[in-house]
Amino acid sequence: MLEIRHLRTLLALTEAGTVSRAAERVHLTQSALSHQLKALEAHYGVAMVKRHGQSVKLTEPGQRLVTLARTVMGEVRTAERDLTKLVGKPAGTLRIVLECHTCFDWLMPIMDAFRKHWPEVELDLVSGFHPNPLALLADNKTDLVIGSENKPRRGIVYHPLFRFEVLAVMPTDHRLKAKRHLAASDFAKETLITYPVPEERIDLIRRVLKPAKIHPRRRTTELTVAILQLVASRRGVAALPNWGIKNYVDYGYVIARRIGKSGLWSNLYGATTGEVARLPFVRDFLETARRECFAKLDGVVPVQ
Amino acid sequence: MLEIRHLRTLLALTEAGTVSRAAERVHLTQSALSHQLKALEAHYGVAMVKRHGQSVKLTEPGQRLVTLARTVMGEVRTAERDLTKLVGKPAGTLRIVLECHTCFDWLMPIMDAFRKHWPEVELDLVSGFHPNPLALLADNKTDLVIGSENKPRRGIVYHPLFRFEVLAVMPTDHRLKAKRHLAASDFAKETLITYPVPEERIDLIRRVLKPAKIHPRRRTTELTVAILQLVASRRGVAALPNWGIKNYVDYGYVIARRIGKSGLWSNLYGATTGEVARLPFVRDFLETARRECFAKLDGVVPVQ
DNA sequence: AATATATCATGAGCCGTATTCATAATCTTT
DNA sequence: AAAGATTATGAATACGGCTCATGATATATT
Repeated sequence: MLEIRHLRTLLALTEAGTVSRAAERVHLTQSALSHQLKALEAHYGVAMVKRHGQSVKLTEPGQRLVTLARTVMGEVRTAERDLTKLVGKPAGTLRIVLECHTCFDWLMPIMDAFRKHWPEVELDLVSGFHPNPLALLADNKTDLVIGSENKPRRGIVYHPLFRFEVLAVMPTDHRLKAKRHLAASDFAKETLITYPVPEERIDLIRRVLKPAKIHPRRRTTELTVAILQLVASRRGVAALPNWGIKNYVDYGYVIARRIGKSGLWSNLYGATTGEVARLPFVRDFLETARRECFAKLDGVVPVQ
Repeated sequence: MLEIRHLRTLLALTEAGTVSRAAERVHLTQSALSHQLKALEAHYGVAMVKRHGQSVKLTEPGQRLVTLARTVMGEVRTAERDLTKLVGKPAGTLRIVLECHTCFDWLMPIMDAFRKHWPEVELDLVSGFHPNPLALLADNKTDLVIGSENKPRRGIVYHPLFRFEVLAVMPTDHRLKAKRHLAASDFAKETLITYPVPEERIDLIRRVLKPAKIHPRRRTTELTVAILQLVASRRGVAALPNWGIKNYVDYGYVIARRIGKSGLWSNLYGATTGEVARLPFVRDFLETARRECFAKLDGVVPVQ
């Protein structure tokens, strides 16, 4: 018999593209989803998915159920919102810690949208630096940590947000402009312009330069626009998310190049405790964030 | 976590008015529903029902979930209809046996409505008489039996449709017109006008007259209008459902009186095998029937 | 009032079933 | 060809929903 859990699975499946990744999203095993799908198909007597080489595509009946899932989940979400309003609970709080500095750029509009739906929830953005943000969750010092870490820890659940590429940003007339993609060595003689955060928090350094034992000079500044301005005026190069710089590139203000042959990619997760993950407004926040980011940010893909 | 089964339960609850009767509808025990409700209330932190004396009323949050349930179940129904169309199964058949003769009157419009939704389903109304209609289900001679029996039998599930009152219909100038309600003895000297069916199939005889050892003369005819015409022209009295005669009474063509102090009531059920009950179009047919009857027929109440 | 007859609530235990685990099968990539 | 990644499947496990039995409470009946 059809249950909401099946709808959730199908939704995750369209978004993730494979059963395994869909399974992560709904916090189940790949096997569980496989069984669920089989049960669904047995019940309706149709194939819901058709494996298309590596990935899985939904059949027409599957699509139909996804449509159902979307409307149903939407209805459920608003109903649950109404419920918590009816309960008149003393208005929750949602304290957010950002590990990823650029995230400010997309988070602000999300927070505005969220505030309209949940005016009674107090939003609190903690932007100071913490050596170990995930520890704050367990200590109940914060409710949600947004970052790229997803190492399993007991009591913590990760909610995949999206995946994006980090590009090297250079002035339009840079000596490396001809290269299709940059290697670690290319950064050796450059000045790297970054946010004022520790090295381990900068993907380019942690995952590319440090392994290659390359330590370029660094210069820091707070705002993304300031970084771009410094780059444009040839004070150095930077590494920024594709969606954050698209406008500047399109406008010809700077140029962007891939880092490494297959690019430097980063996954974003929202991390919460299991308890917090159950709160309707938290689920709604995460859902809103995912939806809006996929809709508004260019070059954003599902978490892999 | 909210699942469709909870929504089904809440819907049944509003319609049935008590937990026990709601339980019958969803084919579970009263205890199961009680636990479900408790789980729901624990999850959302609100009471969903408030006991109001004998019966149970839904609280505002409960109402909100019922609204959700209605839309969701509606969406699910149409999605499942679309699915079976997509599957392109060789079009099912729905063979219906009517135990209750008057049911023709409300069944026709239902069948028309149903045909529009499920043009590929072949409808077949078997109106001949069968000594034991429920046996036809097990023999796969029919798919749905509509009648007032609901004695538990293995392999057969009953789907409550509605409850109505059987009234005594008399000419406007009948000698008993002054009585508020009639007793069994009042029928002793009357001619009873009925459909041409065995005595056991006539509620008035089986449940009122036979126990009182009263055997009035009988005269039979096929059509409801013919019965009413005979009554109006003083050839006898009849016992017919309240909703079937309302227009004739309002028009002053005949008069109607209650039978016994608290009236003679009849429950209608659709009976199917468990297997058939799972077919989407069968579920849709029963759901349509219930909905339409409650909307269109006067004096119809939920099954008790 | 007292009894009978409904109803719902609740805890214990069972049973069903969804999930996981382990492994085979299949397809892609290097 | 081998490695890697993905899905399918059967068996075992574990969780949770359901039933059963019973008590509590309210409403009708005498």
